[in-house]
Amino acid sequence: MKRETTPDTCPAAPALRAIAGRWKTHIIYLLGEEGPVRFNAIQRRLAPVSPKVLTSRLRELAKDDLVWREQEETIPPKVTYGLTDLGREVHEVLKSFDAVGRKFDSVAPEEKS
Amino acid sequence: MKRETTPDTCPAAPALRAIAGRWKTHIIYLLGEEGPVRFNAIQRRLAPVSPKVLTSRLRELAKDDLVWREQEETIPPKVTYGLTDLGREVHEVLKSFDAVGRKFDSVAPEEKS
DNA sequence: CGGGATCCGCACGGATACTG
DNA sequence: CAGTATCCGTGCGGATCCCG
Repeated sequence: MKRETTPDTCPAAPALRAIAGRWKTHIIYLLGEEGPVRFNAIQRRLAPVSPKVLTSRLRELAKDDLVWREQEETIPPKVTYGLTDLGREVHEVLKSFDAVGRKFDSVAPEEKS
Repeated sequence: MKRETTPDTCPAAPALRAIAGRWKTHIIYLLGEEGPVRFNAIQRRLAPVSPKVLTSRLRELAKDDLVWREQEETIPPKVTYGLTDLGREVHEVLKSFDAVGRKFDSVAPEEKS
């Protein structure tokens, strides 16, 4: 098995890897700000994410115990996702990124030739 | 050009993308904890990162104004990297991830059959 | 010493179509 | 409604060698 052998320089690395990627932070934010949300609602809010990718990310977040999944086997089915306690913690920390985050919008402006 | 059209659900997304990847957070941590460091020192501390990758990440961080680069055109050359003010801010926020970060070490335990 | 050049593998992400 | 299945493009990260 490909051990990552990542240096211990940054203790936050595992947590950051767990929320890395194009959609995960948006998912956490959405669930954190608006409480439990159903699959289709998430997909619409995070458009243009594809169902495959969204499912994949939600499963990963669930595996890392950041979100929970509640399924009603009705017809039509109804699946709801929400933040766990750990997920809520992450959401809080994420919010502390907002202030510094805004400063990035003005940086790295396309170098056009 | 492939516009990202990412939803505005998570304001922290740009900042997080700027520090995403396997090495960037480690770089920020290293520079933040130990002040300006020379290239070779960084590479040794973050082993087994390759020089190409390290250079690439450092350049990206510099472009995003998280680190600065100081080059002395001596022989042998001497290049030193350090955190900018913005980089230091990010380092601080990163540290707030440590507490919650530790909880991830115990999660996602190998599914062994 | 601090890179650049080149080649490569893989995981993430995307598009489209189909299903219980 | 909430996914799966399939195919594919791209970019990150890695390995190795070479250069000013």
